[in-house]
Amino acid sequence: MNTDVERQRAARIGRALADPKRLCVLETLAAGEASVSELSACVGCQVPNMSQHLAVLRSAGLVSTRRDGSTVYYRLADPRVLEAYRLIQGLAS
Amino acid sequence: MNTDVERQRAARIGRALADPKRLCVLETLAAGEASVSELSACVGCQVPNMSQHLAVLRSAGLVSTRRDGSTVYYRLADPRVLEAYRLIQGLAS
DNA sequence: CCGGCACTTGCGTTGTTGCGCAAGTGGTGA
DNA sequence: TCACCACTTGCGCAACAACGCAAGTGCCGG
Repeated sequence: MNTDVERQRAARIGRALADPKRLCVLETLAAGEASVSELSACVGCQVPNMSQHLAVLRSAGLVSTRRDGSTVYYRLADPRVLEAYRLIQGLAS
Repeated sequence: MNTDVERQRAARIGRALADPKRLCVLETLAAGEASVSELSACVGCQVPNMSQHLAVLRSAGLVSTRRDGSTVYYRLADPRVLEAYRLIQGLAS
């Protein structure tokens, strides 16, 4: 059996996976790192909104960042993130 | 690339995994089927509340039900549900 | 029938989330 | 230093979700 705190952390990951736009971000990042503006264009939302979604993914530990000059590049933090997403995709179909 | 509808369905699964109480339910069901009142006792909430959580899990396709007399038994709908949960657990720690 | 048990559904409240928009921060090149 | 670009943060609002409580449904034993 698990502790409540662990479940809460796992739930935060679940919440990060609970939005189509964020899933689209993960798909995009599966092909390699991308900047915030690239991601916002790909997903089809405004940059501030994308920044918020990325903050959710980051706080869940699913993505990490690299700064080059003034642009910030996001990438998947762990290969298992993609693995989990594919599993959920499989369950969805 | 995926369609928007597929992502939406995957997101609903993510949403179902986004609550500690529901994760607790999945853990409990990993050991075998259980009734609503058993689950509500195990999680520590009222029966109507548990019924709602179970409705979320059911609408996401993660659990299925069997009726025996007046009691309803819930079970995991697919072994991959547990697999996905364990993967997320691993990411959380 | 009828009372009772197991569960579901409806409703109102309260907290959370997604979004657009405006403002702030920080790096870069003129 | 100054304008500019990429990004983040704050704020207000509308939509949604979790919960407790009351009422409804469905299945039994008597």
